[in-house]
Order: sequence, then C-alpha cells, then structure tokens
Amino acid sequence: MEGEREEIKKGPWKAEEDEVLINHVNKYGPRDWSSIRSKGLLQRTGKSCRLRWVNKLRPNLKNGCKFSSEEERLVIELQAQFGNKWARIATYLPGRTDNDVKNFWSSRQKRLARILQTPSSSPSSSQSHKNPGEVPFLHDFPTLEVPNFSASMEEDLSSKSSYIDNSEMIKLVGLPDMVEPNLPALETNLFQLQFNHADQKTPCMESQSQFPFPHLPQPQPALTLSPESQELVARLDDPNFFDVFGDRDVSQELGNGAQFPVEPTFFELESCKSCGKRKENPMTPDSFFDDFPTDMFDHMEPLPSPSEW
DNA sequence: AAACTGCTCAACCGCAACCCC
DNA sequence: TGGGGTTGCGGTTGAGCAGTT
Repeated sequence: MEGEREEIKKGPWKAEEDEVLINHVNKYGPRDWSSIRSKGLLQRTGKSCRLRWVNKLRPNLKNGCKFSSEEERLVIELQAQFGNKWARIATYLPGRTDNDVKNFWSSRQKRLARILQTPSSSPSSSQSHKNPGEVPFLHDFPTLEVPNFSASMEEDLSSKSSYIDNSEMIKLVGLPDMVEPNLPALETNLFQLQFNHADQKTPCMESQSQFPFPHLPQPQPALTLSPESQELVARLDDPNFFDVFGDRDVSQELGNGAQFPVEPTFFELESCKSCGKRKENPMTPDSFFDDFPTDMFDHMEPLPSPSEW
C-alpha cells in the first residue's frame, strides 16, 4: 500500500521516459517491468511500461504505417479463424502489435456499423455493442440477409472433402479471392502481388518485405466456387451489375434485404489504402466498392465466435 | 474560414493465466 | 498446495488529426 502513495504517472509518455525504459530493456531484457518503478526509474506501473515497450518502443514496429492490403487480408482471415485473439493474430503480422490489430479491426467495425445504420435504427445502437468481435449489426438489422453465394458456398463446400472444415472455410474466403478466382494458391502469391504493386506502397512496405509473413495456420486451398458464386463473380464484370445498386442508398438497399454487399477488390484496397485517399470519381466500379464496408462479409458467418470453440 | 464529423492511435482498466515462494 | 505478485490479453476510452460541409 506504500506504493499507492507514490504518484503513478499516467498519460502520454515523454521521450525521457522512453529512454529510461529502453535502457532498462537493454540491460535486463523485456521483463521485470514492475521493477522499473520499484527501482524508482519511472513513476509508471509495470503494466504501463510493458505496454509502452510492446506497442511503441519495440524494434521493428511499423509505427505510423497503414495496414497494407495484405495485412488487411490476413487480419480478416485470421480474425475469422481465431476470433478476437489479437495477440495471436498479431504474431502473423510482423511489426504489428495486438493493439494495432485491435484498433484496425475496431475502426472497421465502427465504420461498417455506421454505414449500415438505417434511419429506423436507434442512433445509439452502434455504441451499445459490447463486443466488437461479434456481429452487432446483424442483430440490429434483421433484414440483412446473408449473401446467397455464401450460403450456397456453405452447401457446396460441405460436400467437398478437400476442405478441412466447412465453417472454417466459409470464413476464410474473402471476396478478393472470388474476384480473382483464378489466383492459384493465395498465400504463395501474396508476395508477388505485393511486389507487383510496390510502386503504390507506402515506404513502410519496404520494411515489411523484410519480414515475410509466416505461414498461416491453415493454408488456403485454391478456391472452388459454387455455380451460383461463379455467376455472381461473373456479374461483377457485367456493367449492368451496378444497376442493381445504382445510386440507391446502400443502407436502404440493405434494409430491404441486401443484394450482396461486396468487399472491395484486392487492388481497390491497395490503391485506396496505400494512398490514404478516397477516389473522387463518383461511380466507377472502384469507387463503388469503396463505398461498401470492406468487412461486410467478414461478419456474415452465423457461427459463434471462433474464440468459443 | 469555421464548425462538424469521423478516424486513428495511444493508453488505461479489468480480468485471467502464469510463476514463484 | 495456496497465495501473492507479475505478465499478458482484450475491451474501452479520449485526444488529436484529417477530411468534409
């Protein structure tokens, strides 16, 4: 109880504090956090010191870099696989912390929740969601239907013995894969894709390339689409495809029973995220996708969170 | 140009697991 | 083996920034 009398400093860290913390880690390694305070080095809790180190001071962190499209993909897929196990997910993203992943995911959730808000829904609905890892908007928007192709894929996949686990596969499949169904094994092409668009990358991509992504826990097999899904994919190229949505309000459309909200394409995300700006063109296919929440599909699975498995 | 809105990021809190005595 | 201390994790919050109106 003595310790409580000592003032515990909170709030933003100063450079001097960082320096002290770094020195401590250099001497003793990233441990004994509580001893930093007991030795009087810093008036911070061990917890706070650890957090500061892990989130900001640790070497090889990609501070200030937006998530690349590959990273986004990984997060989406790993979240579907592991649930809100941010620390675990972060281990697959070199240079990213669990906090980064958490923040990334939660901002996507917020964005999506806001986009899906209909006039009839309670304005506070998006704020009342206690668990961002779940699918709040599905509860709030009962008329939002699970996309047909997803359901059909479920059936389709369940009949294919090559898939490890039906429910898991459904979660792992992202639309970019469907848009580029001919991509062979995704994981093996990850870097190729990355380098193909290296000129659009933020500088931090260079450092990213120094840290090859470790293998995903479960490699994605080449995607096989159900006939319905393939038809849907084919329609993405159809100019009339966009007539389905036209200039209608997306949220209203969803409220009437969603057609099939579509995740931005891989390359759309690429150009959008890396430059950090939205496209101006009002209704190009790209901007069209841009107006959709990028994670709309990520939450369609009716299954409980994988963390409950 | 100012006000407003949304987004990102850093940090805190509570809880649970782990470790050590 | 139990208790206290430490560490790790996930959820949440708030400040500051950027974009939009």
